[in-house]
Amino acid sequence: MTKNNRPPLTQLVQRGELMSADCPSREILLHMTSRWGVLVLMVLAEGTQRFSTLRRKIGGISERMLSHTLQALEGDGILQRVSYPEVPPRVEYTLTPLGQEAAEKVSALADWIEVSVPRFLQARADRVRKP
Amino acid sequence: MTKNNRPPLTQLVQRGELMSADCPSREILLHMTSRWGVLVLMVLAEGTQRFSTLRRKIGGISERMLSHTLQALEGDGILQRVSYPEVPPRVEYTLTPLGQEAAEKVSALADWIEVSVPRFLQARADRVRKP
DNA sequence: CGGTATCCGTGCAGATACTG
DNA sequence: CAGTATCTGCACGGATACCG
Repeated sequence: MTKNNRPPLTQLVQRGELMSADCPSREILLHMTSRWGVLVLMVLAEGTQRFSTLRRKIGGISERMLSHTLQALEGDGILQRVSYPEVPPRVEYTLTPLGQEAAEKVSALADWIEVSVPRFLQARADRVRKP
Repeated sequence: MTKNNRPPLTQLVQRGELMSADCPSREILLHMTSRWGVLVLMVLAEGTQRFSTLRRKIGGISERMLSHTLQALEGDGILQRVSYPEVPPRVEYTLTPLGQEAAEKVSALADWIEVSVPRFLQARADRVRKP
């Protein structure tokens, strides 16, 4: 379309082989764009954080969902969990290099949506006025 | 982090006001990154398509989910539905300018994941070998 | 502090059948 | 051709309680 070089996905889309159930990319995309995954990525982009810090910065998330989200992202190699054998316990979460790239990509998408919200609302209003 | 200029979202994340339930951006992100939303965007990026064409190019999608996905994206102003009063019926779907931008952003994310799959798999393998 | 276990309600997605 | 209607299951997420 606006780009002259074909993106790899386009080829696969045309052959109906993109993002099939057997491809891990679907699962990774799911984790990265999940309700809390986006927020975890953006908060961790600020730097290493503890569990309770993450919980405080991400308003409204339960311990369960934070734990699950962190496990999913750790499983994808997006972040690293480091547990220190101390009392009281301390656990720190850090983005891997892969995770830092992931955070950039997700931020790019989320930022675009954020700044485009007025246009989305305008489009909605136009459809109401002249359907 | 790697960028020097603060993205708008970062500010909001720190104040816990990002992507709250009342913000339409969450819903738009959901539609754009949903299982079928991604594929619809990428197929429509090729140009205007009919319902049955979309169904054929996106392997495995049911009529119900294609219909629902198209309605959601139309509701966001991402695509336009044009119905021609003929027999047999003909309906065409076209990305709006907003939708074309959306498709580019989603492609950028999806392409990155796609080309990064080997690195994701490598990260997984490393954790298995040295947990 | 940093979690896990369990229960449970809601909503999304699939299958199937029918329609203008 | 281009959908809608209905049923249904099961995964996702919230609340609660408990543990190292």
